Amino acid sequence: MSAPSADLPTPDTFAHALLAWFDVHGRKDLPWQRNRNAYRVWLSEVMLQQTQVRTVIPYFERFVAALPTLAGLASTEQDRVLALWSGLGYYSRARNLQRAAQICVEQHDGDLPRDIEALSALPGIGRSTAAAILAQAFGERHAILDGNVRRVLARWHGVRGWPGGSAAQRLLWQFADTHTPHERVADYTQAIMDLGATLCARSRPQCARCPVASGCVARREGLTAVLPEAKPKRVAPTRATTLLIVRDAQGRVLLERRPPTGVWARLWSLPETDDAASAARRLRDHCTLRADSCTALGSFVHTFSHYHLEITPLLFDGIVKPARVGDDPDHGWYARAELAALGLPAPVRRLLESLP
DNA sequence: CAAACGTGGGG
DNA sequence: TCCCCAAGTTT
Repeated sequence: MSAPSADLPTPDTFAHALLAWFDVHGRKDLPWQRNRNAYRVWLSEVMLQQTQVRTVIPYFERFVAALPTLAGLASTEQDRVLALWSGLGYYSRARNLQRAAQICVEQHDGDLPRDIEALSALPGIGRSTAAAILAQAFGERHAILDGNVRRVLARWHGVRGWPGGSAAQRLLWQFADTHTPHERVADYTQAIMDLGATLCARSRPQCARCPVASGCVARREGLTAVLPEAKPKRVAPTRATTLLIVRDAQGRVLLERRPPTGVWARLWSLPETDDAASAARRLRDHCTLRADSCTALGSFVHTFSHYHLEITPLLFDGIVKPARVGDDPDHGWYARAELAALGLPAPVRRLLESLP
């Protein structure tokens, strides 16, 4: 005999409708949904930060194949982690991921903490990622608020203003929590993201197929094209830089580890310079740059999210290494075949692979 | 709170 | 070609 309905918690019709839709149309066979464990869920959530599912899938598969456990991630070389992340972008995610793994080994018995506070204290795990991990891996009830959920809730509740603003954020987190059911939290969390990724897309939402269209404020008021409101735009400056391609007689290229802060931090890259003279000084233990062996390759513009970088590659060929080569861990000569194992920025990898 | 942090895809 | 921005976090 079930309890009287008056004693049951009020079912949230939003969650109920969404879960019914999820059972038919939701995504249930993504790589991190198979063999589900906290490590795989964590890795996927971090890779998916500001990155689309389609992009993440091959990186996720490669990463878990190489480093299938948290302990393995904690104990491997940072260069290996960066190499596995190479091309995915936002490389602080990779460095934070490994730091967090090491903290788990040292302070949490080798596992991710189940506590939301301890979890979100780990580097690279913020409020939403911590909630997603606990919901997906353990079925714990925590609200998430990523780009998909933000769009769905901004429309459904008719939240005006840019959803990234603090007032809208506070409201959206509150709505997100209110809708999160006490049962089937993992499925619900996946469901609302799937809705945002498919039907409630940024452009041309398919409201006719939406399971929660009847209660949607944006739908009712014709605001689906307006909400969520756009982020205030700012001008993206253009900067210029020169990258040196220094090759020895065997065609190996001199690479340099980038500084620990700034763009492409700690990745291997071509020596970057403002003027050739200072570059020659910086590299003098590894090679001698001769102006008469220099060829200017075609400049190109690499677009970052917040600025444009005009890159001018300068090719120095036939460089003979000096007899004395120090054990500089931040410089090295690499053959083409060795590039795959390096953490290289995407445009640098492209440039090196296109070299004659 | 604003800026920094990558890359690729879609309109 | 250009603009927007995607399963955000850190400083």
